[in-house]
Amino acid sequence: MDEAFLHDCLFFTTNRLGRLITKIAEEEFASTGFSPMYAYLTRLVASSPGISQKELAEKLAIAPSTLTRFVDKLEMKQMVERRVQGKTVLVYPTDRGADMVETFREASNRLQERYEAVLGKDAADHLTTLLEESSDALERKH
Amino acid sequence: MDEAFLHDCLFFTTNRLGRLITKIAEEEFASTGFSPMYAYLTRLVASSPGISQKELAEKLAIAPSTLTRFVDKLEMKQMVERRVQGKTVLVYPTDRGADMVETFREASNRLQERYEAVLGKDAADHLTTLLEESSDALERKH
DNA sequence: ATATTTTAGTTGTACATGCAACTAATTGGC
DNA sequence: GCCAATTAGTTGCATGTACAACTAAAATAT
Repeated sequence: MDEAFLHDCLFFTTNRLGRLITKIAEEEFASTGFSPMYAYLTRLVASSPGISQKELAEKLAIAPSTLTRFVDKLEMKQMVERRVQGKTVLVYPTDRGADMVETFREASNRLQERYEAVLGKDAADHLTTLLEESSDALERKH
Repeated sequence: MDEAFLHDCLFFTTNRLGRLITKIAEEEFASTGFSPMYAYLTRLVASSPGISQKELAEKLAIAPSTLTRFVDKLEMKQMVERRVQGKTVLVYPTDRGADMVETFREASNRLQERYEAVLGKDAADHLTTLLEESSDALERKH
């Protein structure tokens, strides 16, 4: 059958891997009680207390509306706090949020070990670098 | 700020590129009236009339439930037809579906040209191959 | 100083996607 | 031949994600 068009398409192959690795990531983060993106958001906030939502959305490469809802949820679970400052919203970690950072780091490490065990460390690094560079290029040259 | 953990994480970098390229793909397919995944599903059905939903889900690397809903929508728009055969469902292209295949192929080509213009043809090919191989490896060694 | 434009954030809505639980059909063991 | 186990598909629900339209604040132009 003619299905080469799928395997040759960057849209398809990227999202296929995205679905696979998201599943693995969710497994490794399950014990933390948070999804990987929430964990990463918490880590960003903890490492830059008072960071604005705009910056967070940029760093996480998600739409502002998506970020609003993520922060809503983390605030409800008392992981972060909002402080409105004019038209911007500054986000701070709570004690609970700060306490979780180490747990999240451990889950990240387990995730990394897990895919490196399958792909090999060098191949995984190489792929990650290429993905990062490609995203940067596509964002720049829109 | 300490944000290396994002750029070093295959989960994050893959999904970031996924979001970017999905947006571009949706732009290029917009004129067809269908999202890229629906177009690809139609192409698979047209190139294998009578293919089962199970096979379609496998080839598209999506969950069976997701495929059910995609086929629902394509059937409503009279792009494909279901024929139940025992416990399996065979999917056939309608005339309209078959007629759209060329339009979808053109959109795929525009998409490919567009990201190759930014990334370079060789780099895009290389990345696509790596993504494909990595997905295969992760699926096998789960 | 006021009016216009830009910027940050939120909310409503839509869609892709998956999991768990379910139904129905087939297969395999005895 | 019947019962158990497997398989294919569907449905209900939850979640991540985006866009468009909106509000409110800040910056800019006149």
